[in-house]
Amino acid sequence: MLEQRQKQAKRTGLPELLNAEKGKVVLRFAPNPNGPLSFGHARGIIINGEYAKEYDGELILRFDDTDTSVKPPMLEAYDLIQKEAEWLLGFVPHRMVIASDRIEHYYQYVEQMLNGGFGYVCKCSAETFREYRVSMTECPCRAYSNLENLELWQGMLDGSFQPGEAVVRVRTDMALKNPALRDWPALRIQDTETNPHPRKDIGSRYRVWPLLDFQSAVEDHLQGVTHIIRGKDLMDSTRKQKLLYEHFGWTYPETMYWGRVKVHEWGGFSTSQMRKDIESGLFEGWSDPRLPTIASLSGSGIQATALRNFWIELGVTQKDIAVPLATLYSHNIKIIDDDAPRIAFIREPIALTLEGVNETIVELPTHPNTTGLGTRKIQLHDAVVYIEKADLQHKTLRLKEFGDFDIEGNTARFVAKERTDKRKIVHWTSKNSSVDASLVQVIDGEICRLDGKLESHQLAVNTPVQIERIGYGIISGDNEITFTHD
RNA sequence: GCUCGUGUGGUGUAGCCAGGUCCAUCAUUGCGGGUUUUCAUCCCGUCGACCCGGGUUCGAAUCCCGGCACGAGCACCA
Repeated sequence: MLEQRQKQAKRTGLPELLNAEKGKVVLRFAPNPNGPLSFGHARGIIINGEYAKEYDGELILRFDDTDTSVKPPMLEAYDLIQKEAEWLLGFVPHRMVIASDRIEHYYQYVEQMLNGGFGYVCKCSAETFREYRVSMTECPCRAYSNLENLELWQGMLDGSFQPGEAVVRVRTDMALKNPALRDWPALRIQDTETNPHPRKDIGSRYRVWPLLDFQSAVEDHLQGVTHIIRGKDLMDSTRKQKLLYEHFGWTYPETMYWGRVKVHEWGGFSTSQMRKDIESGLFEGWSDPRLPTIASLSGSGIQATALRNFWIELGVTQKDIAVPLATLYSHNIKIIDDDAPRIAFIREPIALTLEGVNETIVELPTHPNTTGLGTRKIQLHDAVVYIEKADLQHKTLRLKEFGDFDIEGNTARFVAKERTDKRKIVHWTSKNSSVDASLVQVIDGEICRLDGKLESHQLAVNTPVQIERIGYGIISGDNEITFTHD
């Protein structure tokens, strides 16, 4: 593979992984199951998943559910996330790990750390230690012997300490330039009697829980993770974990980071905040179309492939960026347009009686360019059609794929089959071939259900469609269609 | 404050490590036009950028130094 250096040629796809051998790459995506996946999570799962695919490697879906009080896990999220992950990836993650199932493993490494003297039990309060950290002072607890540490550790396990009274720290160096790395905390005590873990098997079984940096570091090693790709907010995590790896004599995986992404139209959302807002009734649920969740996006017609293309295009740069939704929409249109059946939805329908029409059925193409999608047959036995009120301002109209008509009051007099002039072309449907339905759309932060007449169809729920002269949408119920985007 | 990171058109992105072939790629958006029995799709055209200042060099978006701006971490959250 003597690839010539090509300048000015757009590199396509994701950049190459460093030190990656095809077939031996192990990546992971590790969400906190304190809610279902949101837009930002999609980046993590898609980028890691794409690399796993590209390198014939493995992707681990890991639930980092080690906090029971600040961001407590949500029981339903475990299943939801697995389904959403599969939807986003287009394949099932190769392995699944739940941190709360692995506490005993983490304990083994704590003991190893204490025995090795590179960790210690610290009885200082968080505030006291903060002062030590700022002033680069060694904490007195650093002086405990390995034996004392092991005893204190037992004390943490058996309930001799209350939450906040003792933590296990990784011994680094209080003189480290980066304050974040100084003797960082590895495990703490949680009151799991008051705040049990939501998983039945776990519940109140453990009092001592690892913190992210310890849990993640040990688990990455146990799973043989070779590459970690995550947000740059976790850069200091990498540095902390590298110090631990050095203590254990392990080799740290290759790392890559991406910057912060904001979507102009959404502003700031956090899983915890959404959870509160849903519980307080501000939103209808996790799939509320106003929320930036995967459930919301898929429910309103965004395709997984569009999301994949979108995130792959953004790549893994460390820049903090703000993207407009238009970019995602444009990807979505590319995915769906060729196969999206055209369908009529009449807003503020006005019934017109046809005059001078003999046929009882009109056949129009399901898709103007994709003839393979066949035709739609509109029944006209009652000779009544619906058009939008707004179109009534014109007294001469062309009903699309039907004919030219002159409008007088509530009658539409047939003029000609072919075009006779440049009169406006409008979409329409008939009384016989339509149903009462709603168009669900978010307007100015409100969910609007606009009643109207929807052309009868046999399309399955979740079929993306193009709503003539309105935009793209998705069949979201028997008599409901949800607007996706223009 | 300390630590770390990032600065390419309106928005993203390629190029930067290995300096010239870069009057800078591609996409998206805007604008203009074309096709079209949808205000869709598609096609064509067009506007538009290397944070600033020095330095090295025949030559700098690319290397060096210094500014500035923005962001993140410094949680017994993930």
